[in-house]
Amino acid sequence: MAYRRTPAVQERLDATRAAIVAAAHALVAERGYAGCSVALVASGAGVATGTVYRHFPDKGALFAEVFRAATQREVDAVAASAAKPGTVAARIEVSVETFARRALKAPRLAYALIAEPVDPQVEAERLTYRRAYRGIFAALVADAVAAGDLPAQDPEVSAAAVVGAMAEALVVPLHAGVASQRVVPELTAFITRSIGATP
Amino acid sequence: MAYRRTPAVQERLDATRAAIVAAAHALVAERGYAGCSVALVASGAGVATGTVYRHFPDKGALFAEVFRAATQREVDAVAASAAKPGTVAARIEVSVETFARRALKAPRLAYALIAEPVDPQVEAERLTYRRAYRGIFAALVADAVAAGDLPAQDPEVSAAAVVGAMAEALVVPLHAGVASQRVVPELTAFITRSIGATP
DNA sequence: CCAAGATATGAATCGCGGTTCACTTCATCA
DNA sequence: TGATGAAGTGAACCGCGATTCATATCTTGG
Repeated sequence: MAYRRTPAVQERLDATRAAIVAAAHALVAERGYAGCSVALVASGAGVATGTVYRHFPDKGALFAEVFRAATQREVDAVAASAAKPGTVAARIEVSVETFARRALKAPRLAYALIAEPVDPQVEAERLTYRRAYRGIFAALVADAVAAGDLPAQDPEVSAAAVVGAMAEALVVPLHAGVASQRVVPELTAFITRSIGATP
Repeated sequence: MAYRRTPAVQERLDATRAAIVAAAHALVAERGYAGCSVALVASGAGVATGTVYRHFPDKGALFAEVFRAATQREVDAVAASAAKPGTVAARIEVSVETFARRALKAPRLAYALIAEPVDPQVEAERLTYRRAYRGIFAALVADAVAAGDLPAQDPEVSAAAVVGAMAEALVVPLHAGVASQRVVPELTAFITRSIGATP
């Protein structure tokens, strides 16, 4: 036995893997999923095509990881907003604002995460992502309904509808590349009314 | 000049074209866009693969037409509901019900029209489709706001959010194949509240 | 019925990007 | 330093399904 993986090597390995993920993320954020070939990712990371396959079994697995990471960041930001103190209406409002503002700040990425056609492996990641958002809003609504602050409603359906409303209201601006901040207050008002909250 | 296209031939040509479109529609409704190859469509229509290309320049054009037709039927149904007499709240309610009920009755088709990954040419059709829905709801909201029946709001943003809410609230049931009619009243209540209508 | 031209056929082709793998380079350790 | 084996390389390969096109079949008008 004349070789064992050394900490220094492991570190380089980890760095390469991270570089690949970072390159893939940058590409998605810049030109969307459609503009991402494995060869391009590799070149962006400064490695050969084959090297990508020493770190990921296939393209889907790579992009699933990219989506997962990008998504987690978004979900965490919204969850943090939802966890702030205040009335349900205020918390919903600030959560919607967080979601919308972040999306409008990185429109190409947001479009890729929300609406761009992707392959099934990545689509599965997207469903997880939407479920996470639904979960945040469903919990908020359920608590408020239980406390009598909101009228009776199915929190799951309301939460899904909230997520859909946010996504759809932003898709056109995102796709058009128009960063119309103007939709944000309209959207928060819409959603506040939709769950029966009084601001 | 020893040949001219005769009415009988034109009729047969039209019939073949219609058979191709019908076969493509049936396939989409049965297994979604992903399960549709040109060869399969041709076989379903009882013609050879090449014949498809005598009627359509490429696959995208064929499916764009299929989407357009399927979509138009849906939009017309919703528009008819929106045009019924009654209060805005009642008309919105019946429109949402129409949309949801029809979607749940043909879930695979609805999923394909609403959310399934499709190629760009067809995606463009989908945007048109969503714009048509937005238009229906935007007109309804705009009229009601002008008449003082709804609070001030941007009809375009509200309409987009309504469409998004409908789509998202139905995607999970559609994808799961679960025809849960239960979401319909929840959804109509949500949307009624969202635009500020009092039922 | 024949010539001219349109239409139908489906096997062969083609393009594309994901994936592989024979080979090179590098790291480890006795 | 050399033997051992891991990591890296990138050109070649491959699978898949859209598209083509040489050929066969059908229609028409004379």
